[in-house]
Order: sequence, then C-alpha cells, then structure tokens
Amino acid sequence: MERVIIHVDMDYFYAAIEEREDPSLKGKAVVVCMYSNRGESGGAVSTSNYIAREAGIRSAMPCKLARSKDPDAVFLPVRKPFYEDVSANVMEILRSNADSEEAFEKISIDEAFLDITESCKGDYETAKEIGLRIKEEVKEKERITCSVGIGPNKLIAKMASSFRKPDGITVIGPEDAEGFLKPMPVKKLWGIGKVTEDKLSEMGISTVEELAAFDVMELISTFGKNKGMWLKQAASGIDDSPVKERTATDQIGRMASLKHDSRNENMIFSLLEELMDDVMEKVRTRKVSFRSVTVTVIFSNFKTSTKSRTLNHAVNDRDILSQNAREMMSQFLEESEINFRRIGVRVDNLHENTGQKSLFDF
DNA sequence: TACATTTGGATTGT
DNA sequence: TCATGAATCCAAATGTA
Repeated sequence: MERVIIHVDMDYFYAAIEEREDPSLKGKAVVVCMYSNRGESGGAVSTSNYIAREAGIRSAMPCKLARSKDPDAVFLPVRKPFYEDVSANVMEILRSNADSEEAFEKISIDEAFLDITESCKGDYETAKEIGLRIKEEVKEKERITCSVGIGPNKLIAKMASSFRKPDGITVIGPEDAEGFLKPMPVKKLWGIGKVTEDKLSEMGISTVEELAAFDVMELISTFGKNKGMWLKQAASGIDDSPVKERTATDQIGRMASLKHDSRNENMIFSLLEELMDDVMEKVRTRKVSFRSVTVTVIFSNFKTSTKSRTLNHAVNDRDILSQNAREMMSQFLEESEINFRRIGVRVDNLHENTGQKSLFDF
C-alpha cells in the first residue's frame, strides 16, 4: 500500500504559548526574542505571532529592527525549557495518533511526522479526518493551533503543512504531488536555503519545475553526489525516507555573544565556563560521555572558525572539557588579532554511560 | 591502496 | 553599529590495516 504521511507544524509556537499563558496578549503583536548579552534590545527574533508578522516582523530579524517596525509590539524573552515541556505534551498527543509508537518522528520542538498508512488504510479522505481530529485534540488539550499537511511522503507532507497557515490543513494525494510542487520557487523546497537558491539561480533555475527537469549529472557536478541527487528527487516530489523515531541528537552545544566585541581573556573565558556548565548539565541529564570537544569563535567580522579535538576515550568530566576547550580558545587568541563576537563550545561523539567507568579511564 | 576517522567549514532555518 | 544559536551535512586531511 502506498504510504500516507502527516506532518504537523505548530503555529507560531513560542508566541502561541505565551499568548495562552497570558490572555492579555490576545490581539496584540507578540514577539519572542533571543536576547544576546548586548544591551537593551540586542538579539534576534525567534518567533512572532501573525499580528506581528503583518507589521513585517520575521524570525531571525534583529530585535531592534523588529521594534522599529512595531514599537507597540510586546517583546518577550524566550523560555525554552518551558516550551520544551509544552512540546512534550503535544508530541504525546501526536504520537498516539500515529500507526504505532515507531511510526512517529519528532523533527523539532514544534514539528513531527506521523505515518498513518494503516490507520487510514491508504485512503486520503480518512487521512484528512485523522488530520482534523489531531488538530482538534491539540486545540482542546493544549489550547494552541497547528497546521497539518498530508501526502504520500515526508517531503510532500511537510510542504503541504506550510501551504495553509495558521490553523490549516492541506491534503496532497500522490497524483497531485508533482503538480503541487511545480510552480513553487526553489527556495520553498524543504532543504533549499539561500545559498542553494543562489547557486541554482546562477544555473538559470528558479522554479521547482525547472529543477526537476534539469540534468542530474550537472546538479551533481555543482552540488556533489548526495545533494545533487537529492535536489533532482525532491523537485520531482520523490522522497523514500521512512518516518522513523529520531535517535537522540549526537552533539550537545551552547553558544552565546560577548557583551561587546573583545579579545579580553577574562570576558571570554568566563563566558566559556558558563557555556560549559550548560553543556555539562545536558551531558549529565542525557547520561552520556563524549569523545570530542569543539570550540567555535565568531569574529567581529562574522567569520566563523572552529577547532575540535577527539580524546582517546569517552569521558563525562567537566575538568577535561574545560582544559581542552580553554586550550583551543587560547589558540584562537594567539592565531588572530580580530575581536571575538560570539563563542561556543560543543561535545560530540557521544556514548551512553554504562554507569561505571571503563578500564580505559584508569 | 582502500577504508575509517577526524577536522573544520558550509548550510539550514529560526 | 542590526546580526541568535543549535544541529547536521559534507569534503578534505589524516590515520590505519
């Protein structure tokens, strides 16, 4: 039987949660911001509600710019841990609507795929009923809305859910998939961002239809084998990837801005320590050890550099993390004269803790 | 030489 | 001074059998 996949996308999630928690926000423009450490409104917009969007406020926009677009908007700082809790509740509802526990894939804090092939017996009418039921259940239990897309694979489902927003539902049967994508600008395709869009544009490709018709060998020569083939397939509406539970992320990182661009060691290392505290907290919560440590510096000219090290064996030791991260950060200070703007630290190559130290630790 | 791992930059999307 | 932050992907460099 041909697959039937649902993609659920929570509408303006962070801002919607804030509205739910504080009814006085209803009817107002709400902007949830990631504030950096730099002054009153340094930082970028994480999410805004649709009223704010009407004023031209968008994700990733500098908060300052957002404020100039609508000085009366309500600006709130992100409360990520709280949103994670709400997300967990929502995901539970969604998972319970998939064919099975395993036919579910959370792809971000506010999006998930559900395989419902069995539940609807391959029938799209039934699938739509399931989609509507999910929307109702989320609205009733969590008092926030979502947009739903239904299609023969994850790509089409994902594209469908973003077609009508907010609080929408879009069903694209297998026979409609190609026609649905064809007229779209390539930038709209899930996985194509600014850089790829520009490269494609240079090749004279601006719509999905043109991309689908393009010679795959030429795409490969520009984008490499994997991406070249993916572009061709995606533009044709083909996506065979299964809905599959995501294994926990295989890296844990934190990054933040300095109060101002600087090469002051106290400032840099004290921020680094804070970031490592956060990383270690996650490491402990996840009960993992790590074998690689990476530090990132974003310079005042926005150039980004990273250094990483792989240790001889996995550890979950704060001091070892600190020592390695500090050494690499010092190298950056030696190598460059440019001021630092932001710094980050990350661990990866994660291993489940066995609960006891391995012999290698001694 | 072929394969595996490490490293660092590039990309996405918020 | 307008400019967040997390994660993944990918290719080149390096290591190993």
